[in-house]
Amino acid sequence: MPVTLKELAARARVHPSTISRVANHDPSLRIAPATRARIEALLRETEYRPNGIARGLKLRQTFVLAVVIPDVTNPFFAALFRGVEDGASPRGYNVLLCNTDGSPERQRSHLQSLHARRVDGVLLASTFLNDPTVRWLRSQRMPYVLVNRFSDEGQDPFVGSDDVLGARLATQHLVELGHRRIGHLAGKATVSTGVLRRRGYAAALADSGLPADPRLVSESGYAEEGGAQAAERLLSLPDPPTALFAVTDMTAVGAFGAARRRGLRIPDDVAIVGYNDIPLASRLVPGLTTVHVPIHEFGSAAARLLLEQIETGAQSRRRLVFNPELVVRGSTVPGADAPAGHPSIPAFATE
Amino acid sequence: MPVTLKELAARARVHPSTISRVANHDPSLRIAPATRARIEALLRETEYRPNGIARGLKLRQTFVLAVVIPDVTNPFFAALFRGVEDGASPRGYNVLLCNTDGSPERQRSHLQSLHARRVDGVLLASTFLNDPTVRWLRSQRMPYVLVNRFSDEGQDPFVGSDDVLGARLATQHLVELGHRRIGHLAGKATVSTGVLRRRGYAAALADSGLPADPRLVSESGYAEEGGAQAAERLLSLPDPPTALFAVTDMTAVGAFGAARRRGLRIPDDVAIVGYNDIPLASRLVPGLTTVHVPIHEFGSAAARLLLEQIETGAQSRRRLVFNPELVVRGSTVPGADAPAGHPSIPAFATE
DNA sequence: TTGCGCTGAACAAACGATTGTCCTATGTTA
DNA sequence: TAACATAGGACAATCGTTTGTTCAGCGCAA
Repeated sequence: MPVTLKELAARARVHPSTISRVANHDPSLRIAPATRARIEALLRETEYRPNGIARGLKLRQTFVLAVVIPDVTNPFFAALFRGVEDGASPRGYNVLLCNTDGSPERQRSHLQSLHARRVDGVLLASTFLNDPTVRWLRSQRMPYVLVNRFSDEGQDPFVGSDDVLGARLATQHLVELGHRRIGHLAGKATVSTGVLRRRGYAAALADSGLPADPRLVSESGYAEEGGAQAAERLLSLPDPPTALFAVTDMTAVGAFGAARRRGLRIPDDVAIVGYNDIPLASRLVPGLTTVHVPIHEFGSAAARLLLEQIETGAQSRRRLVFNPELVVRGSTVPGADAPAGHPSIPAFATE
Repeated sequence: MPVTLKELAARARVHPSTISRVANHDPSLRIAPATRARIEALLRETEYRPNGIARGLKLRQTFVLAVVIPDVTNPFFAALFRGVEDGASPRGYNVLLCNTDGSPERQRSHLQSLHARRVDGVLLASTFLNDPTVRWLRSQRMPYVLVNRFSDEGQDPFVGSDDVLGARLATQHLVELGHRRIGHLAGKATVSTGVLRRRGYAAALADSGLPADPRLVSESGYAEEGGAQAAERLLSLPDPPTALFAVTDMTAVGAFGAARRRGLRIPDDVAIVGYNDIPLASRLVPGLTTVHVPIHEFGSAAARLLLEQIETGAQSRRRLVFNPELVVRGSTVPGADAPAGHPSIPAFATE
């Protein structure tokens, strides 16, 4: 058992509160130099660290944050988590990680558990539109920040990118390359990124006077498997698209596989654009043209926003929206991949 | 502020302890049915959840575990974490994630912080040989399990694979394919996996009567970048190896890049074998021949071992060593990737 | 009527730290 | 010499639960 204040007090023949004050460098403490020295020696000798639980109970602060995401094996969320930890760790916070696998029930039960644990705040990157869990979070007055996806327009502190703009850039790029039939592997209608990126896609088509053919939009979800299936549907159309804009890079990866299985060459037979610019994107062959967003910075900025709320005690509605940028690679423009110097790895096989 | 026992007690006109006993279904509680009903209704109405901090202080248990790894953006560790969470979450535990980036100092400071927080146990996958931090952990009598790497032979509870055997399988495979000059991208001499996999590599060579040429071994560390550099060194030798055994898949990925930059074909000019079988391995082109280990199960088994210690209160030295299995893919055997019925995709068709 | 055994709770002491207040010797000043 | 500071700590309440013990009242048997 680690040493407690009471034990130290007995050994130093002073009151526990005196030890506490010395350990915490309480400026209001008046103490004889000799006594202080004796106590400090004892603290060093025993490597005393206050019991975080007891401290948390008294101070009503645990110095623990939580990150709630769909799945950390998705590189996007792994990078996001690193951003959070890198932002929070230097300030003395530890971070709990909770995976929901996209299930609202698991999200809800995680959040309730976190609340009972009295974590100081939550970063939520697995939210849905009109998410009742987010409303619950608001009502509990527990500090939180939504990341990447939001729930109700403008109602919550948020860090993410301008999804409409990003999707627009991606689609415009394909239009400018001469594509006339551009498919969209769409996210879910229940998720902000799904809706907004689809909106950006549609807007870009409209801007260019291209028809909005609903058959060219297929819901893929956000994982590789769904991307492969959605791409398969579009590519097997009688009049298939010559280009695909995928709602995320992982979805695009699924599309890569589907295209290859059909014997289609990328980008010659079908061009593909993703979203997020995860590390994998630049290492596919051909490289994946995608919309770059600062994933790591999403995390660290969200942590800052959260800590700000925690430390001021004020609920916030601040939104931090980063401008996405198009990164052109070989999946849309032949030869666009930087040749040497960049350790790219060969592409994805079927399956 | 969430509701407390005392507040509920005032509302129900009973003593707080009575509420607590009803909430916890204390079997030794004798109570009038009417009173019980009144309290239960109140509990439901207010959605009372005991304050986890206060509970932790009293029960001396936090229901929090911690996972300490080098970097969660490495797919191996992300999968490992999922295993842990999937093992611990159903039993009511939450999991803290700490990244060390391979720094012993960060590892140390994380563990001290976790100790002060009184987490119930720690899973450590970033340890070194003769790691002082592990000795400290032992001395603190804090439950822990080492994963993937160990510190002192047989001294700690451990979950991992038989590294010598795995490396042997990999190297034997290359020998059987006819390779005579087999290089090794070695891990660090300060890490158990580095030492053991190198030992397995050397043993396989000796078994086959092949000379052990020290120039064919180059330290790569465990990341892609180091793998690329080490491969570069070996491949630029006057008499370069025709095959490489890399200490991890990420290292092998670096080797892929290096080979590709030199215009070498895989596996014709250089065959490559990795270790771990991360999801990425099967999706490279050509697929990466590698030593499969059950990563997710490492995590869930380690969580079980840890929970066992926590719940019995006994320190353990149980070791769970999985048998690794060789998975042959296209990076050593041409055509090994070809799915039945589908045309195989040329390795470096692009450009 | 006394005593006993229940029932149905209340009481109180932890768990370990933090922090506002109070107390007791010394000196200092008038 | 009496009043008063001041230094140097001690005291005690508090955070919200848990849990061993105690206790008042009531019914019932002797």
